[in-house]
Amino acid sequence: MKTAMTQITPTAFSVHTQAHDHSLCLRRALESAQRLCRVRGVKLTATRQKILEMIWACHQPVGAYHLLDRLAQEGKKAAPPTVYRALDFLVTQGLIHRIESLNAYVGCPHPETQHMSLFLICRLCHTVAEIHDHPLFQRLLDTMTENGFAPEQQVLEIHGLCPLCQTEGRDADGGAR
Amino acid sequence: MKTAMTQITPTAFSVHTQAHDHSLCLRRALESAQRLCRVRGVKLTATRQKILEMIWACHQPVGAYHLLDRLAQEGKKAAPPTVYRALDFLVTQGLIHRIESLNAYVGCPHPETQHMSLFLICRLCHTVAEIHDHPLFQRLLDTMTENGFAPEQQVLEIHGLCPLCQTEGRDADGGAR
DNA sequence: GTTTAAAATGATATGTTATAACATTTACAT
DNA sequence: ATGTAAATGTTATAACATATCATTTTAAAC
Repeated sequence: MKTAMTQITPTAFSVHTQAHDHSLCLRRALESAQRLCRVRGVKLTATRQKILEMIWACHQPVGAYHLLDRLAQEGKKAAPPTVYRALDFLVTQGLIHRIESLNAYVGCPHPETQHMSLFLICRLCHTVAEIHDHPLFQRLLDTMTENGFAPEQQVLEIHGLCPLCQTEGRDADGGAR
Repeated sequence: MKTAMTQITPTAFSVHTQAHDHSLCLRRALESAQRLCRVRGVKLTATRQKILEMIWACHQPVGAYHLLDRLAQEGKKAAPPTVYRALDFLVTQGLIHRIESLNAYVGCPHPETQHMSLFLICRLCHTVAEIHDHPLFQRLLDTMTENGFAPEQQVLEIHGLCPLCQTEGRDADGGAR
């Protein structure tokens, strides 16, 4: 059913279609983050790791002030700059992505290398899948370079209904998954 | 140089590559807007038209509070809701587009019909070109539907350097064009 | 031409997202 | 132990957006 060369990671479409062991997502993300930061000589401090964990609590994008509230609930009160600094660090290291059309952040399932991503965002359950269709991306880049534009950053975000929400006869947010 | 089936409008790549008579863009936009609103039975009121004109003053995206300031400068002081209402109207009628990654708005060069758009945004001169590569869009939609996702809204925004800014040896904003 | 209902606008307040600026603490190489 | 860079804390404010209710305008019905 899927395009031959499209690369699908366990956390891409599967988050929309299958029950999955999310504790595995979280563990993998934390281990990757720790390893990558060690290799790169940057510090995954307590605050940064805490915020990474909170973002990986689900596949829904999380806003900065939501993170602030959650920190406050746990007694770790902080000011906005604290959260934004951690978010900047995590984005810079490729550990999370910012979803521009939601002003919110999601975990990146493969932070080892920089990459172009297309995000599929469900209007109902808010789950985000990150996909990498390299031939499609190449086609996009070709279109731009053929016309003299030098791309640097891509914002590719599609809002719609995921497979599950299409069939569940819902008309409002069905909550977290 | 360009892909055979890519549709290029006078205000697409040309705003990045050629000097163009921008007063023509503005005139066309206003005439289209007036005609479309008449046909659709909606009102292009003075405020709405004024804001449409301010957005069409250039090919750079304009923020809501920038519009507010400009209104104030002309003595037409207004509160934020006034501007946001006009922007909502113009977006709904397809007369302008919102650039999600900039929280700003640009004029739509062909508001007659709804359409998917890819925006090319120059990091230096801030000029935005709107392009419509239908085969590419179809490929994108196919990828999603093949995987069970039902797209409803697309945010396709590429940041980079336009042809002119690539060759002008600049390292900061070169200003409006 | 007055009435009336809907649409548009005005006005006030507030909610939400993000950063500037400067002080303090921590990590760690020397 | 000390100097330096990185990280964090703190305060204030900038930038973007909407809820709510009052008032005015528009245009159709009578």
